[in-house]
Amino acid sequence: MPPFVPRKRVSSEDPPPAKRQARPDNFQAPFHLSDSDSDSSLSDAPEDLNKGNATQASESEDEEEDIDWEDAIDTKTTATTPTVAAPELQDLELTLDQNETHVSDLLDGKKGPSKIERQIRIQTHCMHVQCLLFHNAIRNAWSNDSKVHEILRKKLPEGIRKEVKKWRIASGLELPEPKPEPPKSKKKGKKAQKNKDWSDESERLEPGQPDMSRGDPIITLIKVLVAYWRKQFRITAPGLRKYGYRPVSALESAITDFREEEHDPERHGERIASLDEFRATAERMQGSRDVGAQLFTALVRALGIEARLVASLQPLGFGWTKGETYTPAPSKDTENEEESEGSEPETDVAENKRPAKNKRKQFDSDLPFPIYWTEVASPVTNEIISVDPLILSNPVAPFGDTDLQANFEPRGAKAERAKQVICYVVAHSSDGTAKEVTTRYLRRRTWPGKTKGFRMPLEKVPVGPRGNYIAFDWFGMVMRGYQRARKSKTAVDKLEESRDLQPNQPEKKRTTQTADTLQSLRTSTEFVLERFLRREEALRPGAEPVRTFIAGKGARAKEEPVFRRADVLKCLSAESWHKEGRQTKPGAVALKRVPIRAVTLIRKREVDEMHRQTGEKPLQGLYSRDQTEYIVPPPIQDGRIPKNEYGNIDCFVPSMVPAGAAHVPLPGTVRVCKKLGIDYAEAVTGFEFGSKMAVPVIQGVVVAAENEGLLRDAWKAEAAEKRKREELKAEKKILQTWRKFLFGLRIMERVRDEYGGDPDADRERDSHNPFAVQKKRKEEPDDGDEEMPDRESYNAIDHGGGFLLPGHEDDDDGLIVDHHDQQQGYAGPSHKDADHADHADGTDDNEPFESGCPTADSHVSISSGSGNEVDNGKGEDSEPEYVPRRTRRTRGP
DNA sequence: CTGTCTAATCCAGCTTTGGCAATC
DNA sequence: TGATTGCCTTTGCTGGATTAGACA
Repeated sequence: MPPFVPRKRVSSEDPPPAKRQARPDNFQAPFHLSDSDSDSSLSDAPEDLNKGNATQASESEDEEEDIDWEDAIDTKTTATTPTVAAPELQDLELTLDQNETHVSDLLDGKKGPSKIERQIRIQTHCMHVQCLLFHNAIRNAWSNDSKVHEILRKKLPEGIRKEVKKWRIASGLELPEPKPEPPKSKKKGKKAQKNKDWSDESERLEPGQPDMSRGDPIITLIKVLVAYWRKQFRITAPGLRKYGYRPVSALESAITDFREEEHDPERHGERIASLDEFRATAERMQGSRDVGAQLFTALVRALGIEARLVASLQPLGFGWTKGETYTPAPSKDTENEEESEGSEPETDVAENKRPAKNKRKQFDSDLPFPIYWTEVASPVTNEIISVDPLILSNPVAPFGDTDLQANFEPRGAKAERAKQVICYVVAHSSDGTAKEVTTRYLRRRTWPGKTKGFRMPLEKVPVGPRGNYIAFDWFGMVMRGYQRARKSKTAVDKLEESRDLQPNQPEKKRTTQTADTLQSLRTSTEFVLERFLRREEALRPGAEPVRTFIAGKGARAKEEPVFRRADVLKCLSAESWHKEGRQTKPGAVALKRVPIRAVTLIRKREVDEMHRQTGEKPLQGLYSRDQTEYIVPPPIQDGRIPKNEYGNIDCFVPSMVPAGAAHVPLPGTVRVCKKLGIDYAEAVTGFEFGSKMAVPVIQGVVVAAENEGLLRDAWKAEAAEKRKREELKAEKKILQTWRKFLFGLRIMERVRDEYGGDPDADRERDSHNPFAVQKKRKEEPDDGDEEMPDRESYNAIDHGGGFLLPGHEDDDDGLIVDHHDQQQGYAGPSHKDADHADHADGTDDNEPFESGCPTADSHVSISSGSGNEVDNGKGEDSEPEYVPRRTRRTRGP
């Protein structure tokens, strides 16, 4: 069962397109990043985004990504969204009242969330994720702003500038200056000096080479920058965080408060409304820890280093865990959580109004992990280095260092309390594109890891006839709007995608060696406990347990034998075997006895009666395949077909047709047999269930083999005759319709003659006369041409004389329907069963799949797909696909 | 942190031979 | 008048899979 379905899809619908990787060359990044655009304010940004989207939308076909983030902005587009328009997604009418049931109420009442509540959370989650993505894209664009860069660059003290220079030289990005500089490391200085002594040729080459003797020089620089940033940047506002779902009343008051009160960062969150304000925060070097990370990214970019703004989204979830339940943000003195709990955050605002003395760790000090950080790409190695400028004690995680990278993954009780999660980690590049980098930060890079329960899981979308699924990745689809085109992938992309972003396969636990647990045994494919056997499973007689397992502890400990899965047999009731053409061998003892499942009224009554008499639930035996054998009916004698108590013969599989008999699965054969006076029995090929009844499905008859040819010939003759009758009838009907039409026209003509009026005026009037308009429309198939068909020239059969006759399109005899996938599977004799091929050799073709149309030569072109086209086109001799008939019980003659 | 147990939901699959009225 | 056809309804229960949460 796919537990979380983001958007219901009709199963018949095509799976989401997997393409849309390649983007045209003129792809527009979601927004402008050019320096010239640096004056744009926030209000411009969405516009730019929408522009970008419009381009995308026109580029992509009508694909699912319409539900990208733009839907969150422009509701008009939703109408065109195919997924949203899926039939199952109807408007939900929600009545939310103040005393709305809250999560805790649900849990107290021991009632899980309903399907609709789940859907609401899923939709909320999806929307929130997209909003956050969009928000981050904007912040990323701001972090790319040249004025911000300038501000940050100007603030750099001399020491840092020198470090930058040192790095540039060490990375081979810049030639060392001829004279050794004092702040340079001795080594570099020496090297530079040395170079002077070298030949001209080597002098040119060597300085351009990076010096990797101490690892990537950029790491040193980053560490310096982080130290600088931690010293300089002051956290003066709360950042983003996950609060959980609030009761509607609380939500309402929070929204009202947000709208009507003067903006207070501590109550309403930090607000940076425009790029100008962002520049101001850069100038002041203060803001939330999130903005700190964004500005740090800007700083790194300002130094000419490729840097990505990474965001670990903290969206509202879709589950019902504690993590999704609203708890107010703890007050700044984190210790007093109780105090602030239940009260609105505003209560503790006043006392903390003034800037605190301890500069950092004041806001969000309960959040042990960053949600924004920076990924720096080394220009030398193309490796990505993760940098957290403010929070973590190990701020720099080099490429490939799984342990240090996993430090970014929220875990532990503190993170849980603060509702910090990892589900989607997205890195925004300076060119406006973004990519998902969650894998890098997962412990052991193993999915789903801690994302489980917080990230939309892959949705199984059925494809093909049955049992085939493809995985639909909702987030992947959302990210397609941000991703860099495949062909513009950089060396950095390629390197990380082949290494850091390659997920590890979760190692499979070998149950053979590790100690048994109830769970491991339950899921094991190798071993099984007797209590885990399914209803229709039984142990092979004489199966020996391979070991014992002790379940429970102490006094409740219980020893249970562990069996091999290989010793488990699939069992069926005698009736079920019968349906497969098998019967229990004489003397077979049921391997298992299970309660009877009665479906039909009659069986139910029987079971109830037995239950009343014995006081126990009646059981039925289940047998394994080994305990059964093919039902081999005795050969027929003297052309007489044996019949069961209902007067028909069971033909669930070909082998059930007795030797010397043949199954003719054609409709109406009963009448033909009667006419011919040959013995027959209606063939029951399966059952249909409905209205507490099992109704046999009858497909033709079983007759003696020697009568088969006779029957088929007679049937064909009869079918031809029937077809002819129908054609005549159709012709008659068509003529009648024409006649009526002609009369109508004549009447109209006469009315016009008698009551006058020129035709143009009539037409004028008609345009206001709905009846006339309607009539005109009806005439349109004839092009409104007044010319009457010639009685001789029109061909009633080919064109229906211009009229569609009732029954024309649903003519059973004419329509070829593919019934290959029908429940019964067996639609006629075949040579499938090698054991009993001799029983089936009375027929040499697969009648049910023959195509062709007895009535119409022109309008049916649907082929059965059987490939048997012997009679195709002739019409006269073809046998139609047999539509099995549900029938009532008919006592034998 | 892992495992066990319980409760709940959802879904797939098993189920095995009517009755009455209208029409031919 | 008897035979044939059409319509009714679209089961309904059970067990398995899965999830979540409490608790050890």
